[in-house]
Amino acid sequence: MKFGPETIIEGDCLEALAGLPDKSVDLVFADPPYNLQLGGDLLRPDNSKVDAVDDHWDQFASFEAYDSFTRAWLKECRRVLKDDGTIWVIGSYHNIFRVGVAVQDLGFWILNDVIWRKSNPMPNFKGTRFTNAHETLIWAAKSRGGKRYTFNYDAMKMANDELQMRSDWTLPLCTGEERIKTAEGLKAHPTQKPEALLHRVILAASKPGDVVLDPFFGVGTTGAAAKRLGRHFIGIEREADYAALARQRIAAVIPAAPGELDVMGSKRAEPRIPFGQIVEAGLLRPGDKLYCPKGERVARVRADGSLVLGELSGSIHKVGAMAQAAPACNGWTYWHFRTDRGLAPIDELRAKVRAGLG
Amino acid sequence: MKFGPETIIEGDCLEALAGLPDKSVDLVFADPPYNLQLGGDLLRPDNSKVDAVDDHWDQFASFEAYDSFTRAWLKECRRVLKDDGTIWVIGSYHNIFRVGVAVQDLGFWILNDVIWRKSNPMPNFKGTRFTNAHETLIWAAKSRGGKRYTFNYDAMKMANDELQMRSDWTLPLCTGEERIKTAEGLKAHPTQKPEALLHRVILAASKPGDVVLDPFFGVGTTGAAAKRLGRHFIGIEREADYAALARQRIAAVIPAAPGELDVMGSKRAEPRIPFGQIVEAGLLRPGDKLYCPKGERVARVRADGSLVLGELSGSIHKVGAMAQAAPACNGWTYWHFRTDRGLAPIDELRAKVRAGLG
DNA sequence: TATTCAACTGAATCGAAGT
DNA sequence: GACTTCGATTCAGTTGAAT
Repeated sequence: MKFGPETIIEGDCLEALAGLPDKSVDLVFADPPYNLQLGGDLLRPDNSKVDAVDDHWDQFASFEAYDSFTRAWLKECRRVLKDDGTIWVIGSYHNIFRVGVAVQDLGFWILNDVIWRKSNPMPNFKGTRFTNAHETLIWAAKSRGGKRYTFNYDAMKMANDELQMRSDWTLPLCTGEERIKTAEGLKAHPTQKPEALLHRVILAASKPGDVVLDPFFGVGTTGAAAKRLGRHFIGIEREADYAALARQRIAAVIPAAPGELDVMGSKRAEPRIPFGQIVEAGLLRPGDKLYCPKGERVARVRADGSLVLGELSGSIHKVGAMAQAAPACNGWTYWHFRTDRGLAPIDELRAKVRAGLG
Repeated sequence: MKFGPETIIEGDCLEALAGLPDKSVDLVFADPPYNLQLGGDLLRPDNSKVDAVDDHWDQFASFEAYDSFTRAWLKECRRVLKDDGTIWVIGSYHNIFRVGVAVQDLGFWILNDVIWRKSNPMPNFKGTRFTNAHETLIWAAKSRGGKRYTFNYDAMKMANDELQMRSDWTLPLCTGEERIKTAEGLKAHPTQKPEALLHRVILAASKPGDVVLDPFFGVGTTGAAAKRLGRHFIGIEREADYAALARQRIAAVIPAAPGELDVMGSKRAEPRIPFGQIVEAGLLRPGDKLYCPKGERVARVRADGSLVLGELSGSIHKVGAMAQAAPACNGWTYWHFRTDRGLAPIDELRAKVRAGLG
């Protein structure tokens, strides 16, 4: 079976998953039923009625029934996930603990639990609990110590004002224009997620061209965000009404131009430059002095790109490590050369070579 | 067996719990082992070593072993909890899902999951995940639809600047002076919780004089916060060193004076004032007009404290509900009387009576 | 005295490619 | 699979000394 870049499968989640080949998707995002178990009607202080999630698809006979359904779809997701793929599942305290245990028991390796802090949650009208102001996402790799998963660390850091992205994300609910409406103008889906949430998930854990699978597609937020970000997607949805609205919605999405999809790349991915190449390029000469950050240790450059410091000699990394009696050292940031404006890390010289200025 | 207001039991958690009588504690706070499953040493970018949690008490052979331990102590906690008591358990993604499922399976009814957002978490040094910047607390009642549990809603609201307290709490780690040290000046416990966290938990979910049980007492943060807030406590701790430090620490705690323990009371707990009493007190007279919030509906007061609006008559609540065609109505906030400064809710008159000004 | 800076640290499932 | 090599990677808060 072959799937195009935009695939919506209308049908039962388990049956549709069974039709997907092993190790064929890069990222799974799942927003399963929460099994809410609500009581009677809830009225606001002004007597208006809260539009509760009472849909048939959220009804389960027992915790056992919910667990067995959860394990079934998670197991299939794990099968279709590539070895370097990851899965995200969102939930609330009603179901997320059961989901988390299933994730662990099936052999996934949890990477983070991420908190979606709602900036505008519904208050607790009765004053009986804390305002339920967040939902929880579980992010997991296919297995412990498996292949390296995709995590666009630097893109996330950039998106968070140059600070590491934390495990708590503050985002508003999906409201207003973004909320998909029926022909009658009513909200089409009771639990539509904000596209900003999916944007961050997809940006963090996939690359352009990757395949994103959403087994509970609803009105297609995952598809819309994936298309916008230049990813392919497969969405599975049982309710024909939701699927139709999703198709219509996604058709209107304009994907970002390829150039706009570039994100901050990891330094690990940049081409490797041996230190010797800095000497070959004439940016440093044999005999030149290199200094540690504070300047009290001095090493000399040799023609082959090795350093000498007293009795010690070896690569910039090894000599740096030995000089500090440390187990390891990044020589590029440890060693400095003398400039007009004081000491500067030799990493600046590497940047010149990479830029073709060497 | 009789326990004083400050009890520390040195010994195995399960054995000690077995010695406590049924339905004898009002609140349980539990900070169990997290079962971290860390890998090798972790070095910071400056090559210093992270002081990891590698204590023997955090080691479990398998998820099954952890689950069985978790269910055992949770079951005992449920037995010793009063019917109107609640339990709090704190954990991270390593264990909290397993704890949550055990809580649900044992018949507890989850009220909230609360996120402790750390303002100063340890970064992710390797750039491989999101900064793990939070922990999760589960708050649960003994059973669904059981006796009304203690929740000091108004005290929480007051503590949160007149806004409902949300399910995410931003608090710093336990550091500096607060961190308990050994005689050698080292940190005594690897995972000491901030007292501010316990302060909020105890203030939210117990009353002065209540008994708070902590089955994993450690260096006694729960005891210190409980004593400060005028609650009794029972702490269970296996490690003699921790217990000794806890005793010493708690001995130095000065409890708040009884008057300082008064918190914002619930309106529900205030003495009930029948509307007729407002008329009796002369704050309104028979025949006076009452208005709905926007003023377009007018009712008249009768001598017995009933209202008349056209064909309708009855209590302030019933007439208010019928006037709006609503199932219910709080007449105290719905009906307004005319004052120099415009319309004001009749709840202001009730406040006057309560204050003895009627 | 006010301000600056270096050093230290906290429940962490913490690398990847080549030989 | 074990081992080696290269080299990438940190934020908020506190403490205490130096300026």
